[in-house]
Amino acid sequence: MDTAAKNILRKDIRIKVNGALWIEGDGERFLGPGPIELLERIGETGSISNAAKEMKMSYKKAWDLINHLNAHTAQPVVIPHAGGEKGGGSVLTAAAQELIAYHRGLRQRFAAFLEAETKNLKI
Amino acid sequence: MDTAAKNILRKDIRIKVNGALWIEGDGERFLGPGPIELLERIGETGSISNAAKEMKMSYKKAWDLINHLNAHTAQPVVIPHAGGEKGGGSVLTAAAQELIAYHRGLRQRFAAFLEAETKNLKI
DNA sequence: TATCGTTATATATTTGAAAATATAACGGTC
DNA sequence: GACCGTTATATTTTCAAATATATAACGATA
Repeated sequence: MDTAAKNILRKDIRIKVNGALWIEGDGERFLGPGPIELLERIGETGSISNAAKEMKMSYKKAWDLINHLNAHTAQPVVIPHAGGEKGGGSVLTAAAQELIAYHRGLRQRFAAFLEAETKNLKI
Repeated sequence: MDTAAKNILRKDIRIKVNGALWIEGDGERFLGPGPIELLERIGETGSISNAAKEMKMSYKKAWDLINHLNAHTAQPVVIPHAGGEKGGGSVLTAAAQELIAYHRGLRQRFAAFLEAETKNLKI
């Protein structure tokens, strides 16, 4: 087994392999950590507006993300209700739940990959 | 084997799992695709300035990247020569060559991960 | 029907990152 | 010693992305 560190990187700081993952449709990324967290918070708070506030993101950006996501799914991920009690809100569809569940698994596999690479960082 | 697509994502566009990888020191990223390509081009062209031109990057940004890299390595990755024939230039150190070689392997493993995830994208 | 907070959308403003520009020192070559 | 093109650094300018702001429609409730 190759266990010899090559002393290229500094050893007095915590070195780590890290990264980001997303899903693209025709080269255009539409699903990453941001949209997924947004979906989760829409599910929790019941509205795009509150979810955006929690993430300190402008409503416009949140709405754009959702819209962009909807454009890449076979069914919408969010059903909006403008007006009504409390002004309205939005609810997640089953498609959104599937995306969240899938992304959880993907995240775990990626985390394992990163951890393995960090552990084997002999340089 | 789970082979059932769930028909969540559109099937009329090419869906792909993609991502980015980098190395952090104390949470600060200092080595990703950009710096590595820059190193390679410094090796090819013999100067930071020409390498930056090739990558359509400002000299300042290139210099900052190299400086930042040097701050996270035990030995410098580039030896600069200001003045002299042709005005000077910069040469890569052995440390830089090691980083390039290591990153090549890392890139390949990551590409394999992404390909596997894309292939198993049943959603 | 007036009120409320939301969705939906357009426009204006801010801001932060990148590039552009400027300047000086360097050291071989002629 | 004048001339290069490079390194090194500071300052200014540009530009795109994000935010902020404004406005209207919506629909249950009171």
